[in-house]
Amino acid sequence: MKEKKEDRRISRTRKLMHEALMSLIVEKGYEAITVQDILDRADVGRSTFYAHYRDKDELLLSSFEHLRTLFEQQQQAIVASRGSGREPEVNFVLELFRHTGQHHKLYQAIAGKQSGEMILKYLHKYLYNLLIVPHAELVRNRNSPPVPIEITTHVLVSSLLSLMTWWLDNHMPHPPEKMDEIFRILVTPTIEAAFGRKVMKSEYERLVSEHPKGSIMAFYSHYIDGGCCP
Amino acid sequence: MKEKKEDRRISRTRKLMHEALMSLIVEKGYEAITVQDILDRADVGRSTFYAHYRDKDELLLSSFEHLRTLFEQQQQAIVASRGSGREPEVNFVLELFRHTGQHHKLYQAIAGKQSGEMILKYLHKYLYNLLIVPHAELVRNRNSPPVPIEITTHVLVSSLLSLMTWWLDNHMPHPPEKMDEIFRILVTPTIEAAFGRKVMKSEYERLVSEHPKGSIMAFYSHYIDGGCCP
DNA sequence: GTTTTTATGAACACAGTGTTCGATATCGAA
DNA sequence: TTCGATATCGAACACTGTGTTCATAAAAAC
Repeated sequence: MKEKKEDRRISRTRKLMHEALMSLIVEKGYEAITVQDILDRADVGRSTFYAHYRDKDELLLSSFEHLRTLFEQQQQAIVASRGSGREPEVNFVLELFRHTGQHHKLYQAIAGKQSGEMILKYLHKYLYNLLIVPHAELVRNRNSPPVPIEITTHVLVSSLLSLMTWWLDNHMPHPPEKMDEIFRILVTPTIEAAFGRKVMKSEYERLVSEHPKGSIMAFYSHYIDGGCCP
Repeated sequence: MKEKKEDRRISRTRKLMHEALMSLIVEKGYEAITVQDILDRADVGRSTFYAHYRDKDELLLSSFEHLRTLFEQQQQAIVASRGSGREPEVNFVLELFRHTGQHHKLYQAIAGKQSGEMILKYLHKYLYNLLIVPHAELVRNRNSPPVPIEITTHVLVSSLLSLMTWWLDNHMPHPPEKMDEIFRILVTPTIEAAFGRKVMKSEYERLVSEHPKGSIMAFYSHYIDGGCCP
């Protein structure tokens, strides 16, 4: 299970730099941070930093990757635990809000007011690729929907991220369950109108959790091509 | 009507710098631009730049202000021309898409993929303040709506901007009228669900165009306080 | 204990920022 | 046209941050 390969010094150094970056983002905002700031805060040598990351963007990105891995593992654990039973659906948005609540300091740094736009674009692309496959499924073998699914998905993801950042930037005044409910109130009628058909909650959840691998691959293809940040 | 006060040299220099900035944004993206780039492109002395603007943010902001003024004047002209008749409502979103189409090069630089996040935050705040007053009006003397109007407005503005940037970044494949229709399909059911009541299109438009002054004042108060960009 | 890997810190060239100031060119108005 | 006002110029300046190099020291792996 555990990867023993990694040198302790490497983990230690990276951990120090990540923690430094996170605390600095909360303090002064991502854009204003210099590599020098990170060096001072983490107390590591200049050359050490560049031995690990090309720039501060890459450092932040690897924090995001860590968070994404955590979330996906948690999702798979939930699916696995319920898989044998009769309720394979997972409330994706609720789980996302819960995960955000659990790691709100990290999310605040990554998706909050103080974060950079770079990482929000990645998040958008990630969620877009996660949802575009199920959405295509929803309108398969039907007349063309009132709104093209690319547009619907694009706007839907923006709404979710907008709600998420609002929640984080306003000190999370409501529990994840309430935020999930708000999202449903705002978005469910939109989905029906945009796809031109009724969509059962369970059907939607099933589609989203059925195709995670494919969507994640799609995400990675963009990620690797560097299609996200030109 | 015309302001004769301004020295020709000032207008000329500012125009040169604005054009330089716009073309550079389209070419390499806002974040990557340096003051030096602007100086070279506009063929203007270094000290001249700083005599006009504190930094490149302020230069971009003044482009945005120009665009906003144009839009508001156009809005007022439309209201005035129809004012005496029986149809005082103005389709705010449609006009916004039309204006964007007319000045798409400027909007592309300011709100497109290549622009900075700074200006998008301003745009968000501007539209938020433009809509929050009519939204408060819609739920006045009623039970508290299913979703707080702050959240609804926040998400609604994000959706509009998301749609707008999608349109610009995908080379405007549809006419403004179609984009307006798409926005209505996506957002009208959301508005009704979030406010907990039917909202007539004409009522909504009337409210938005009735309170422009107050909303703009609200916007300015934030703008002047610097509440937008810390 | 030896070998391999990693961290260090100082030095370096480089690019960009924002300011200053005297000289010059251009403007608007009389 | 002239003249006072003012905008631009350009070169110099100190400053901050970047990204690389390299010899040395420390720590891990074997």
